[in-house]
Amino acid sequence: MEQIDDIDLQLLNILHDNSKYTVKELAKMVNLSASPVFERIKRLEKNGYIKKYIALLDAEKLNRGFIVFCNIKLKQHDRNIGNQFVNDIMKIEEVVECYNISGDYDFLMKVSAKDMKHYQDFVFNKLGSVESIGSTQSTFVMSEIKNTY
Amino acid sequence: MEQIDDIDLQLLNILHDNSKYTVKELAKMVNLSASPVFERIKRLEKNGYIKKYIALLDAEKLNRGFIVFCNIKLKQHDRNIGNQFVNDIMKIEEVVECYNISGDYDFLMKVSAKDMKHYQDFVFNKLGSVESIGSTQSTFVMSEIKNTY
DNA sequence: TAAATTTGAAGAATTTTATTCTGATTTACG
DNA sequence: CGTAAATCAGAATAAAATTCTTCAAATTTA
Repeated sequence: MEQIDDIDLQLLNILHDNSKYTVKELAKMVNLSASPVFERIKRLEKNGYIKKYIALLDAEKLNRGFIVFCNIKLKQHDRNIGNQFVNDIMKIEEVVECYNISGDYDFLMKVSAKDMKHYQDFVFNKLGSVESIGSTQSTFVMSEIKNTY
Repeated sequence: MEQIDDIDLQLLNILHDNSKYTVKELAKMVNLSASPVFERIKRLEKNGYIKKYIALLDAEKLNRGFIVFCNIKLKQHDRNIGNQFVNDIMKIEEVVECYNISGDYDFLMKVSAKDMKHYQDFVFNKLGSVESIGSTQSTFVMSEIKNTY
């Protein structure tokens, strides 16, 4: 696998924070001309250092500003139950992240809702119909302190 | 505040997943010509529905594929201790997210390290020098199931 | 109901940017 | 040193973004 140098790292850090700079602007930032910067970015994309480019949306404006971390225990720990859980969770739009974790619980999900009422509805109607779930425990986010994506 | 319609929502959903489509491509997807699509996107940016555009990087390739959720209890619950904690945490690069939460702990942090050794070093040397922290509890991510950003 | 106004779209024109290409320079290495 | 492979700068080209003008539909107003 190709190795990356300091300029590549600079470009990655810049693009990670703002992917809308033009190559000319980026070139000035790293003291190069446009063509090598363009080629470096293409190489970083090709080699998988850059996975994709996305727009970050305002959760509050889209009625999704109420964040809850929801811990899940499965009913049983066999592969079928696990696969079934993953399958079901993938379809639920309120679940924005999900991790298989160590500790007392099996999964940790980040859930994004409009408000407490919406979250309650999510727990009853969406999670409530996921058969593989044994128990849940909710931790509510009071404020976001840091998020570097 | 301006209201958004169905086409705006379509554009937001598309750009949230991939911000590199050209306006011509987007126009085809939503059955409009380029100029109204261009104007809609500018309006969505101006009105804050789109906060920014970023590149998603491969954590594994950048030696940051080891994810841990770290729960924090503060020593005391006064404003000074809280502000001090927030200040310190903002400077630590391994802390990629941090939330003020309900429940037994005060904060939940998502930490990104190279491996367990790096995480151990982070806990001892970085968290270890944050005076405001009373106690911590680590939950290790075994695998990422879903992440919609 | 009819006229006036506003809104939003299409398509052409223009500007800017991305992308390719060429030649020169540097670097790695025997 | 000398050669080959990388890497760069700068010009040329292609493609995209952005602006502008015109038109049609919807909405408001009289």
